[in-house]
Amino acid sequence: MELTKQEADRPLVILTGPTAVGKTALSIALAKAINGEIISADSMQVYRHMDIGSAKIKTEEMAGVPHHLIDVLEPTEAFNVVVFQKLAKEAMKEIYERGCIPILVGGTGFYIQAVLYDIDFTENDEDASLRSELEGLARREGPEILYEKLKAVDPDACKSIHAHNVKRVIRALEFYEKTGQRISEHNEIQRQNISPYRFAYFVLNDRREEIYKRIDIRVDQMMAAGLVEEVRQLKGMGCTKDMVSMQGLGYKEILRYLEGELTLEEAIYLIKRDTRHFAKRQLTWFRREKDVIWMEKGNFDQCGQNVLDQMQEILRDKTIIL
RNA sequence: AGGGGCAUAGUUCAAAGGUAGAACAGUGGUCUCCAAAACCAUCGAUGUGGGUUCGAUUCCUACUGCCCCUG
Repeated sequence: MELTKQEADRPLVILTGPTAVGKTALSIALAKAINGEIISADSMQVYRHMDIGSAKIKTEEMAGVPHHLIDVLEPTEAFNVVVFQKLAKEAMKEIYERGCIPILVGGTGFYIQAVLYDIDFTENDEDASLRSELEGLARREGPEILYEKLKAVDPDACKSIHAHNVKRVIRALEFYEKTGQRISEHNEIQRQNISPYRFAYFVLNDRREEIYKRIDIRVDQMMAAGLVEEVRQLKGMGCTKDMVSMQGLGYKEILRYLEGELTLEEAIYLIKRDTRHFAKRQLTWFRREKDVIWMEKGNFDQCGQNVLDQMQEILRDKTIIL
């Protein structure tokens, strides 16, 4: 999808950070300050009926700020970067037409990357039969066999993909099968992408210890707010563990509890643990991403400077706002 | 207070008179269509003081701490 000259260099603000760091609250203040509209970059908040476990913002908390990509899919529907990218770009188009600034808010770094650098995912397979076929093969004969296949067609890809990482080995094979091109080459080209936007990529961060504490508290709050009941209803609607939506933190564990695989106590332990792991992975991702602006929460408390003021100053410097 | 038991990594558990293993946690990383996913790597321990021994963390002993029983 080519951008016209006019579309290029449009303003884009990104606000991300590890889970439970406090993105949502800040995003509202930011949106109000700069006349922005929020696009959720979150793989779980897109789903309806998944409010508690996804820590979805409540309508009253939105305080009138328009939000996009929240509650747009049923939990039985699949969601992935490609869909996200498409929906996000549509939302951005509308926002620009209204003369507003889109603010991408959410913790899924991959999704942010897809939009920010307008990564090309063309190749468009609706058909996942090859994928499931390869999955079956890996299950029956082990992951090494796929890796050997990949070595034959795209040895460069093998250098960066570990043989045990079945998902990515399969994707590389699938890409080659469907396009005749090596994914290692395709990725190399995509990696050169320069963002078509005039952007500011804020990563809100805090002391690790502090983040972990907030995660624990938040999970306890989710339990108190009725997460078990929420998942029970989803289960009643026909949601099963193989669905993308049910792989969400809090959902997969509670589902296992409802299936009798775990005690509630074990499920809660796992949610907290997995959420910590997730926060850590998010941070790893952002560290590697270039052009990010780290906003350390602790620093602001000390010098008394407001995070929001600091962000606006940066946005002015970048002429994203006047 | 008396009797008994146990002290090994942050936690749960192994092992051994001669380089103390694992799981989980923790930490670092990979990632370009399942990404709240998948995967990789890595740090880290024998409670303290004596004794026996070529050599002890292992055997003996005192201390400290914890647990159980009796009162």
